[in-house]
Amino acid sequence: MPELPEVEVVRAGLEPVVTGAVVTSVVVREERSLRRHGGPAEDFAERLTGRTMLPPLRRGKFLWIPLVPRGADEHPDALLVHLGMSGQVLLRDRTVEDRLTRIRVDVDSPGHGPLRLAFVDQRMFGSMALDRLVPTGVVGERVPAQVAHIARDPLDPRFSDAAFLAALRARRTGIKRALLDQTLVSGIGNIYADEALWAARVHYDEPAAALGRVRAARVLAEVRLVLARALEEGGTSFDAQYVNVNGASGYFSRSLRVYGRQGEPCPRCGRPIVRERFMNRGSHLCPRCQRRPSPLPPVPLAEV
DNA sequence: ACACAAACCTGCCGGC
DNA sequence: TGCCGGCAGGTTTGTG
Repeated sequence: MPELPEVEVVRAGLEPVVTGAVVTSVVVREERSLRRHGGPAEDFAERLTGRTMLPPLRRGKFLWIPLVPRGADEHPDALLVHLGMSGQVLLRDRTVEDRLTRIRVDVDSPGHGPLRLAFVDQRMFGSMALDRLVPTGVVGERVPAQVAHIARDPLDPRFSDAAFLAALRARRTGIKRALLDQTLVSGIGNIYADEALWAARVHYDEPAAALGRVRAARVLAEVRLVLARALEEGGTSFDAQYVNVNGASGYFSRSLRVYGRQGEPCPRCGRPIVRERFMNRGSHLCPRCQRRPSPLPPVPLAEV
């Protein structure tokens, strides 16, 4: 369940259950699901067993559970999770078993007793890892080392609109590329990029720097709006692949305006939505509301 | 800086 | 029925 709202649904679902929970046993059934872990499965299991979990945190599509350090001088670390395209974190009774469970982390939860945190991942693009926490520059704030290069997301209170808009103006690339660049702004994936651009009436290939302040701000506002609305609806689920920690689907697919709706009328003007190939994936847009930008004029020779 | 392709994977769907 | 190409919400890495 990949984009920000879906990952946040998982984080929020884990919080009341795993906070204060103690890891009693770890079973790695698929070593490839530890791609992000810097070491063998035995290392992962040994270092995680016996640890106590702190409230889960998230940045963009990365989720992590900080762990209480074993000793005062030990480097703080966290159980890092990225869901990739098809990953799930499910809270289950320990008796439940299925073949797509790649990693099992059994915990004793202070409020919920013995439980299993199951990392389920059909395609194995996601992974877990133990990662050390590094300072961000904000006093008292740390993130996993693998998250250090990821920008804050638009729902982060410390996200700077002004800095993001300035960075957009400096970008010599199209707006959708910029929105999907997790080092510029995180949490946005293919669905919500298409939805926000439709809402802002901006074509995906419009040069980011040429948007102008008003339209750029509009894009950011629509991004924030669609992420927040999707979160309220429990995220976007097209099938049983994208679910919360209890295995339940979100309802935002009903609210999608363009994603996956090629051929259907634009909710605003009635023209059929089209799907185009862009960045090796589908881009959905209304060809009337989102006009393709005219090519940039050639740079005069005198300026070269 | 930026664009692009490939790599990492499984499963489903439509067409033949 | 079976096979095959195309499709899927992500990130990283290497090349140009």
